[in-house]
Amino acid sequence: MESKAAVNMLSALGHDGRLAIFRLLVKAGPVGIAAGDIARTLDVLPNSLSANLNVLSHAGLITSRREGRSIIYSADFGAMSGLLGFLMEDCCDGAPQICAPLGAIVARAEACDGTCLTEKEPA
Amino acid sequence: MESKAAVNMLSALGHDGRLAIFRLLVKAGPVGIAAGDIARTLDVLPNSLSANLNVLSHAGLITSRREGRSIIYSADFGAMSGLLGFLMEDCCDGAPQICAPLGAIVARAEACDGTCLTEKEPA
DNA sequence: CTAATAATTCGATCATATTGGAAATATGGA
DNA sequence: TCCATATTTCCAATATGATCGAATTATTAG
Repeated sequence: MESKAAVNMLSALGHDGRLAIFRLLVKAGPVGIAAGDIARTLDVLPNSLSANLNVLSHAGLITSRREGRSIIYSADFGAMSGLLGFLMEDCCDGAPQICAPLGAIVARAEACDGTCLTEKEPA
Repeated sequence: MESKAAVNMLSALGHDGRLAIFRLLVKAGPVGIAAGDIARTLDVLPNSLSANLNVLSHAGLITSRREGRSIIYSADFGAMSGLLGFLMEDCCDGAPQICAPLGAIVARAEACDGTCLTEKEPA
């Protein structure tokens, strides 16, 4: 990931409303959410939402697809992954042992691979 | 981590110069770098640097300590860790298997514990 | 074709952030 | 004390971003 791309993503996420949108989409997963539903859930004006979705989209953090009259937005997990990787890149250069705590964070994500799949299903 | 704190960190990092500063400090580790050295390394005006260091500091991403005439800045790895955790929080809610790729990122951080120490320089 | 719904684009105003020069503060040495 | 170094603060000009109402495009149904 290039620095410029990372800056775009970070500044896109560095906004109250956009971070809320993104986290909602991350939570929703690849299924995504229609713009109108996002607007209702977060209680924001449709034009403001549209502007913010555009910023997130332009930063590469989300994707969209039309489905009937609605436009469905989804988080781009690959981009998110790239951003996290960029942020901890070179973290070990000076003192590798500092990175250990960061591993715990990753462990939570890895846990999703097994734990969440089996225990999450609400039938 | 509260959403407001995350927004502050992300918007602080969503800036060309500040991201460069932060990554330099992450690379440097807990030893830190003096403000003047950062300015020389990144070739920025001391007052601009000072303003940006203040933003990063206020966001909780870096800490500082005086050492003689210099002020040494260091990345706050705990805060960084908290931010990464916040970003992937609830990621599994909709589709746990999506989180798997994120695990690879963490794996790199964990690898630092052993690998980086022994074969750091790629020549 | 017309009406209704979904979402975006336009345009103006307002607020906030960035920049760089100059001055001020803090520390260490002669 | 006086000077040099290191960093920060102050200030004004400029640029960028956010917000909201109103108009516009796209899609589906009648």
